[in-house]
Amino acid sequence: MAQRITLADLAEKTGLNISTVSRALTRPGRVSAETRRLVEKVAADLGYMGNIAARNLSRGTTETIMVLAPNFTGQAISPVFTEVLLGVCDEAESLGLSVMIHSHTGQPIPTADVMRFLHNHTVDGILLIATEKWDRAVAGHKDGPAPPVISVMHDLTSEGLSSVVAQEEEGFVAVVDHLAGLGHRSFAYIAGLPGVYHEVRRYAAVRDRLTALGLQDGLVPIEGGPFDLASGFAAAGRFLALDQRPTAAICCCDALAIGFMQGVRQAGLSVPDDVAVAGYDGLDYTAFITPALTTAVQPSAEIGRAGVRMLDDFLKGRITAPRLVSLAPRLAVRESA
Amino acid sequence: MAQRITLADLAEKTGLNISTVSRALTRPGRVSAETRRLVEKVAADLGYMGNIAARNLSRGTTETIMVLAPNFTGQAISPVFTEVLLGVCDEAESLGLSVMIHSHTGQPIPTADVMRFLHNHTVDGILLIATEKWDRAVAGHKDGPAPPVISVMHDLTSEGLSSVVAQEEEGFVAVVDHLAGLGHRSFAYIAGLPGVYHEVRRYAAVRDRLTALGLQDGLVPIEGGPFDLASGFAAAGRFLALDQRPTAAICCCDALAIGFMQGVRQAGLSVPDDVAVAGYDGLDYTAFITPALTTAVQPSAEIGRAGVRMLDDFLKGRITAPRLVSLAPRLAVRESA
DNA sequence: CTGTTAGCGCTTTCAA
DNA sequence: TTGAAAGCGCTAACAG
Repeated sequence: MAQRITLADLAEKTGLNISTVSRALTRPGRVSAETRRLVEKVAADLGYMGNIAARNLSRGTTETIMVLAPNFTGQAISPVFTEVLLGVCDEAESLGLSVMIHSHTGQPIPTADVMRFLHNHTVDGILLIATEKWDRAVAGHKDGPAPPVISVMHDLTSEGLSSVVAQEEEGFVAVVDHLAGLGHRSFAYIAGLPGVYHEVRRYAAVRDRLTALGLQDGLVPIEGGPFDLASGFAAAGRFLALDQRPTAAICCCDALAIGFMQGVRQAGLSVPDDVAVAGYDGLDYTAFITPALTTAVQPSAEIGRAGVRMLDDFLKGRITAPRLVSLAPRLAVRESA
Repeated sequence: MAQRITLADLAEKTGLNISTVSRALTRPGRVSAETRRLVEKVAADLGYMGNIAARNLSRGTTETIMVLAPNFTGQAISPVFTEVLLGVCDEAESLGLSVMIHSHTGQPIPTADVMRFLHNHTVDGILLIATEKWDRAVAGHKDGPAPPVISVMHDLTSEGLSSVVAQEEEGFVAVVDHLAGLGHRSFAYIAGLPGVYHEVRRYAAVRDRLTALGLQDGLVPIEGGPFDLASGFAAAGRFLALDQRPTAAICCCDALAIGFMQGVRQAGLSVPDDVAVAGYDGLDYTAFITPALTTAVQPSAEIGRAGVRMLDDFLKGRITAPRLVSLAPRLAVRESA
């Protein structure tokens, strides 16, 4: 699309200097009321729209942030990510920021790759979604101030990156307490991808809580896999093969839980009578399956919003030291447990 | 993030002219091998990364496309959108395009708002997702060539906009034929939002096919609502209140189908014995609910990819006349019907 | 193959 | 309050 009307055109048409026109449009308070009106009228008449690229170059800013997610491409996308994205777009719009979205195949994302988007002025700041690693040495802030990069759904404050996360531990504590309160004494734990941040922390939370309740002997970890339905389904097979099956199953995430339920029910077990099942995430459709899934609901959209707000605070220089924001999930007790 | 290394720095360091350095980096074939190596080495040493904003301004291009979706913010997001987005990001990356994402509250999106992103050089082209309207007069291509805007999931070729869509009619024909083949003679149609493109076309497809089969008298339209779970659940109430309930329910989309199933099963009906249920979309989790949903699976990611390819063709001038690409869904027969 | 020279369109001192 | 002028960093003719 050819762009024709420039500030120069407006300057010519109004007989004003180009810099005056620019001022009239960007800080109306710094020109006379008359000038402002004139410029605005002519701009409207000519359909002036400006050139963002030129403004970006001149100002050295882009008013754009990037959402950078690993593995976004080429595999089933997590609905959690979608919800976070929704919050991000929402908040960005209200702050006047544009959002660019980029996926990186493979986890972790090299820090240098992330920094490049900042250095080459593609965007002003970056939101890392569930990214496993950050190398502050590579990013060049061993001691200095952190770059405008925020980690979302993953606590990277140990590497100096501000983060906003869900209080996953509390979510799993609530799940364990609920199941224990129901009288369960043996618990399968359907694991996510081995070694991955969320898997490690969630398992630890379950184990620690069971230990605190003196129920640690009842814990039976079961291999799951990627955070998807198929892995949960496969885990059900392992569960069914157990000599002594636990009466409850705590799943690392909702997708695993749904796949798992499908698997055990297909084998003739009843949920929750033969095995109670609980998940974590709070995907909206978990309320509309049969049986409805008991799960800890994360405030995913709010996490996205908070991330954008924090990033904006960084960009505007309102904050400079890394900080951690963590939002509480809420247990939704439904039919499955 | 301050950027320090510029082409001027490289020019100084190498003793070459800045334009030679630029050339060495952007069209290595047009400089001597020696020069190229020298420049590359110095660039690497200094950690040169370029300035995208400057390049954009100079080239008059952004190498960025925008995904513009209505109602993306503030309501439950459609998993279909997510899948399309996945395809978009995938294809864009392989074409070297960045993708910006933007939501517009309210449908339809005014054509002028869309055009502004092009005129002000925010992006080079736009992918409209399921947008209801386009006004070629406002866009300024009553007769001339169309702007680099592609409509996805919504046929807007009548307004001169290239579009890529699913063959929804064929999907619903397959659903109807399948149910009829099962012996059903009475069909509830659970509607989407009244008047909306997808709702109108899908209902028409169902009605026409039933008519072709001489089964039109068995069609009972039931009010649904927005394309979400809750609306389907509510529709189940209306279905249950019917004097004579059809033996099959064709739902305008999967979300409605799942909510509907939940509703009728909660009332004690069995699916598919008391009522067979079929959806449309092919959301991945429909295979993992109980009973697994029979549905027409759209190639959503592929639709996103095709949209990006088409947009790229426009941008590169490979095509100029509007065209329509439509991809066939495939019926997934599962337990619910 | 390389250097010179204009810009791209806007912002922003610095004077007037 | 307005104008003049100098860039932002890169690209792209056009010469040489």
